[in-house]
Amino acid sequence: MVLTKRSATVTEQILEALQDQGYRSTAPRRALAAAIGEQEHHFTAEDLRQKLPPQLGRATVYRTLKILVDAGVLCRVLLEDGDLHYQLSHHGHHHHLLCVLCGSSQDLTGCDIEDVLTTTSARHGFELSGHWLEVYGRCRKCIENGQIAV
Amino acid sequence: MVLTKRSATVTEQILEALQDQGYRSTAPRRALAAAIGEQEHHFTAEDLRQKLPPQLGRATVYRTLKILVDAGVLCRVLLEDGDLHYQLSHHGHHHHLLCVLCGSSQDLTGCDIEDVLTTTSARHGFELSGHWLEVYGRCRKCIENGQIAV
DNA sequence: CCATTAGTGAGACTTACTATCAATTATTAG
DNA sequence: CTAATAATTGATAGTAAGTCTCACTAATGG
Repeated sequence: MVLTKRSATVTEQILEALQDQGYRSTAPRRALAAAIGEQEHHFTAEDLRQKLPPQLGRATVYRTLKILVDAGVLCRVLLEDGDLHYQLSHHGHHHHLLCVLCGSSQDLTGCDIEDVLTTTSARHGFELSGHWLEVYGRCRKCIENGQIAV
Repeated sequence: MVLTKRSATVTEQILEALQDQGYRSTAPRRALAAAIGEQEHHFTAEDLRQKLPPQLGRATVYRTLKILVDAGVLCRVLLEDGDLHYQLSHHGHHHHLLCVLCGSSQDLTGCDIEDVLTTTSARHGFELSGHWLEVYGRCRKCIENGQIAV
């Protein structure tokens, strides 16, 4: 399931996705959806908790994140240092260009990676069923600002 | 640094790599090298600990693994479920074809992924500095044995 | 074989997440 | 509307995988 334009804000879209999956609308989930809507880039579960009332339990945050990933609303992002973050998923299967300077991420589109992989795998007698790809580098804005690598 | 054929066994090659980097030859490291040599597939730090005398400290295992990864003797493998494993590294930069049935892994060679990525990233105004790719599927042997997905 | 310095290991700590379960709350049938 | 029901919650404990500290030990070089 992918976010649609039926609802105006990200928050509303998330809540709608939950309803579509048969989940109840609860105060914690509304708070979570709002907090996710406020995130500019990818975020961790703990990033969200900091924006939420402290009595909202840790388990609820993790449970809801899992639901949203399964629903395709969020996707997981593996940072270069091995940290696992979350971010909104705008497409079905896709990859990320992660800027190592500003931390922003863009979706990698127009990429025929899958074809290349399928062909190459086949040469190894391997039948491909999935893959995980993250790409790291410097985004246009950081290049223009003349940021140099750390 | 990549394993060479100078030494006969994997264990010897690991010890040699450590020496080349100026590390001392110690009993714990020899035990670790032997344990790694016994591994058939990719393994975790805890897999190794089970093969080692219990008084060999946890910290030593993790420290040594880190050294070996930095030295290029081992590489890290991300399993489909998010688990991080280690395995011997036979080439410089490369990727893995991981069989989701038997757990074996092959190196993906003859792959022009880097070129495709560089080109596609450039179209997004993105300057590529690195990437992480893991490929999951069924290996030749499992296909021939008629194993079906779990 | 002695001094130097790298390396070790016990254990406390951290981080990120999962499990448990009684209490609570949203939904639905009537 | 209300009660029954079933999903959801959150406090807390537990787990997994690793890091940190630091007094102690051992490898190496001269």
